[in-house]
Amino acid sequence: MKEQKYILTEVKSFELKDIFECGQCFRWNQEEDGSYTGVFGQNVLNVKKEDNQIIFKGICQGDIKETVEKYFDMGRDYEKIKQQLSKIDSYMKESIEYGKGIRILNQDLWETIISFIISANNNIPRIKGIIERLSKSYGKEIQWNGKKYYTFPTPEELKDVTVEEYRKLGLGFRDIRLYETTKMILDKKVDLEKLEQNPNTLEVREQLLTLSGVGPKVADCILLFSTLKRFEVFPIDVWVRRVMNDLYIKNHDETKVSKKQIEKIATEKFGNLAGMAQQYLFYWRREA
DNA sequence: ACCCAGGGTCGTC
DNA sequence: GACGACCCTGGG
Repeated sequence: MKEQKYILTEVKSFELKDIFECGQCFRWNQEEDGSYTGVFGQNVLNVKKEDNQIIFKGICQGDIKETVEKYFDMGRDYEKIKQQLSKIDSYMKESIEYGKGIRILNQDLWETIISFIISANNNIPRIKGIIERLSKSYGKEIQWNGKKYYTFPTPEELKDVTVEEYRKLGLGFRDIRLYETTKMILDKKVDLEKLEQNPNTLEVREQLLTLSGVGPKVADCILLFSTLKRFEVFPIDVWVRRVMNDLYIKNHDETKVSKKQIEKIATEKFGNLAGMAQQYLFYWRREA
């Protein structure tokens, strides 16, 4: 396929580091010139920011403009979201100033499910390594600029992979979870197309929770970071627990506070933007 | 060498 | 609901 190019000018709320390193995705890597290259769907894209221009180029299955607008969530007014959240308190204001360029990507539902199953009790370098090996082993090769890239494997491409093979890729105890979840999705025990159509967040969440390896935290990440795009959920992990404890609960023994209590505070304070608030707080606490 | 933590989930009590 | 176990890797 041929290389395509697309340029956006004067975009607000768009910082490469904030987008790709806020923890929502695992397949974007920084290049020596500061740009980022990543694989999503059947596309390989490089994104570079120069002055007030954002330059996208790479191999795209369809039209690059449409692909970029959709994936980078260009239809949403992040300035407005930030304005609303900033009004809540000084903590939100500060965390938003830190992560002002965050956008929530429209990532493929299946890929997001598998990626966040892998993320359980794991660290980011290892998660990225596992996903790369998984893609290299079972995905399709795409060549660009003399380099080889690999698409994330489809459910069909993982159909005959054994638990042992997963273990060899370094998945650890998540091997069975991946195996079972892939099977459930192939058998339509959980129908991803129907999930995409269902407007009822609680119903979708319940469906996701039936998948092996998907608990409350992973389910909320899938709801927030995939094309499902539910901003009202509030994924609670160790970092968010920490930051909520420090800022809003002021409890020194972080393990004692229940999830319910944190959820209650999040809903009361952030409402239907809880997911965005979570991202700013998470990123701020982890990086700063 | 040893311990601990990492974007948790699952089975058991 | 609370607890421990779980694969593996890097850092102290």
